[in-house]
Amino acid sequence: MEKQTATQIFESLSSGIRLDVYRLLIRFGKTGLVAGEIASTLNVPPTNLSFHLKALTQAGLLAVEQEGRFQRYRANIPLMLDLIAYLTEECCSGRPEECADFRSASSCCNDILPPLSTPST
Amino acid sequence: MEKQTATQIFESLSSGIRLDVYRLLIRFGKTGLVAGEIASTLNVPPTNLSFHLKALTQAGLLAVEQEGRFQRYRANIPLMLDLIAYLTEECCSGRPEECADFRSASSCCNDILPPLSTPST
DNA sequence: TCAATACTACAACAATAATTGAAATATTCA
DNA sequence: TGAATATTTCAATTATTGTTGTAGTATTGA
Repeated sequence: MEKQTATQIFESLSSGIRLDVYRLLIRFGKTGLVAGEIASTLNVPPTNLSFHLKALTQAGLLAVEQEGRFQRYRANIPLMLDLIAYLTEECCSGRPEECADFRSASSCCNDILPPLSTPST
Repeated sequence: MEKQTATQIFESLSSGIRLDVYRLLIRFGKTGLVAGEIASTLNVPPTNLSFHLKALTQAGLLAVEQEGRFQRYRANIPLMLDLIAYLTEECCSGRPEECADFRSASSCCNDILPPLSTPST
């Protein structure tokens, strides 16, 4: 993972609104939610929500799919696992006995979403 | 974990400099590094580094310990695991078959640092 | 086609964060 | 004690983000 990708992800989750959106969408897994549902659930004006959804999507944390006149958003959970792997690269380097299973944070929910470029229907 | 704690952690890691600092300190595990070593390794002016170290420490990502006239910093890795758990609370709720082992991102490196309040000597 | 709906893009302003240099504090060692 | 070192605090400047309203695009269904 590129450093810029990582900082963009962290930046995305550093806003209370965006963190709420991401956590909400994690709860809705494969189903996801359309923008209007997110806005009313979290009580954020649509204009403002759109701004935050764009940031999350550009960071890769959300996948968006058009559904008639709705935009359906879903959380990209595998990206979070990549991020964790990036953070812990060379964790405790040279002292493996100190650093056993951090990286076993493996592939959960990889089946929730297909790769980001081709969201499920 | 409180939402504000989580956003503070993400905010901390949304700066390239701070991300470099945290990753560097993860690599140095239990040993940690003193501020001057971090500054020269990453080529950041001490004044600026101090600003970023303070942010990381306030977020709980770093523990600091005075060592004569040096300040030794160490990464708080367990906090990252708490953060991951917070993110994935209720992940895919109601559909456990979709969400198996994300939370098995368990307790690596818990022995690197004692709880943040009492840094190792 | 026309009105209604869902959402986004743009522009302006307000709020917040990053960087720097100068000065302050605290520790070491001669 | 006094000079040197390590780091932080403060204040000023610059840069970046967040929020809101208005206007725009795209889809639906009468």
